Amino acid sequence: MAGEAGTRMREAGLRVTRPRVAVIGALEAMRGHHTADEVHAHLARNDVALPRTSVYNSLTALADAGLVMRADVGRGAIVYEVAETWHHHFVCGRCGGVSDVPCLAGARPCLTPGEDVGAVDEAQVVFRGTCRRCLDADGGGDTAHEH
Amino acid sequence: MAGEAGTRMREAGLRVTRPRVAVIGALEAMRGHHTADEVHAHLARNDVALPRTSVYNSLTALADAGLVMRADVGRGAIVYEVAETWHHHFVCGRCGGVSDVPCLAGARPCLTPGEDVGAVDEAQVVFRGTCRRCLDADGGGDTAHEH
DNA sequence: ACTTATACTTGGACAAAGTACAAACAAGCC
DNA sequence: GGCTTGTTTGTACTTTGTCCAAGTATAAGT
Ligand SMILES: [Mn+2]
Ligand SMILES: [Mn+2]
Ligand SMILES: [Zn+2]
Ligand SMILES: [Zn+2]
Repeated sequence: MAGEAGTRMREAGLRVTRPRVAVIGALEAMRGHHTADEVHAHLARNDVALPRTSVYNSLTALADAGLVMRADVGRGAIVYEVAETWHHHFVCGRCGGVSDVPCLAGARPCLTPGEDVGAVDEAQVVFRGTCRRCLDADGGGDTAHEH
Repeated sequence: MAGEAGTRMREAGLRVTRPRVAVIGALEAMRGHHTADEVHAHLARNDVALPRTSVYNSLTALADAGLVMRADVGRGAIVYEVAETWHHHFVCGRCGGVSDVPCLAGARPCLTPGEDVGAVDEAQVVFRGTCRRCLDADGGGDTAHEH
């Protein structure tokens, strides 16, 4: 189980290094969407001392190789997660929560532009609005909640 | 023509202020997709001295009011443009160029998530890949071009 | 196992992008 | 004109991410 990620790295042409194994392990342990610095903090909490730069390097390499999913949801920082299936995201403008939205098609890219713009690798959809919890909170109270 | 933008601001419940008029004027003059700092630089070049903060404030207000379009294409900074019709974007991973992609539907939101996530205001699609010019350049040379 | 090429890491400095805040200002309304 | 309140403005600051050069360790070759 520990070597399973290593195998996928090697298959992707990546060297299996301590930072990369630690980073992908952290993402698996945390579940959900996390920024580079959140991953860094999680590792620090668990006594894995990695330079901030190395976390950024690892996340970039892993995302480029397709081992983790990178999503820019416009929340400021890019969020990463372990890649199971290709999907999209919904961002709540009230509380900032990010939730998954199943992809309409199964393959990537799941949409194609009408015009010819070149070669399309992927199409990421970001839905924006107010999440169910914030809508419900509006009925009762007015306070924003934490996810 | 100068007061036209002012009217739309008032209609949107915004006060018509010098920074906002200058910023929307700059976006109209520049055409295309531009970052907050690019707008700031353009104004400075045209002897309109605005604090950087004010450009950020104005762009945020104008975008929230729907007078300009805000697009996070993951290029680092958010880009703004004068809003004519709702559309999506294609980003070239080679040269960083951003081009418009006509929206599939006409209205906003143009897509709906399968699941119930709450109230969806908009759905922005970001296509990523290699633009036609970079593809063509690949055949002849190897160098990246400017847009 | 020993050697080697080079991908990767590491630390530190740096740059870009955006936010916080409080005092001064001015747009809109009477 | 005078008032109220949304905005501006200057400054400082944070957050997010990149660059670089020297050291390290992975994987391949022998
Ligand atoms: Mn996700
Ligand atoms: Mn556009
Ligand atoms: Zn919410
Ligand atoms: Zn291009």
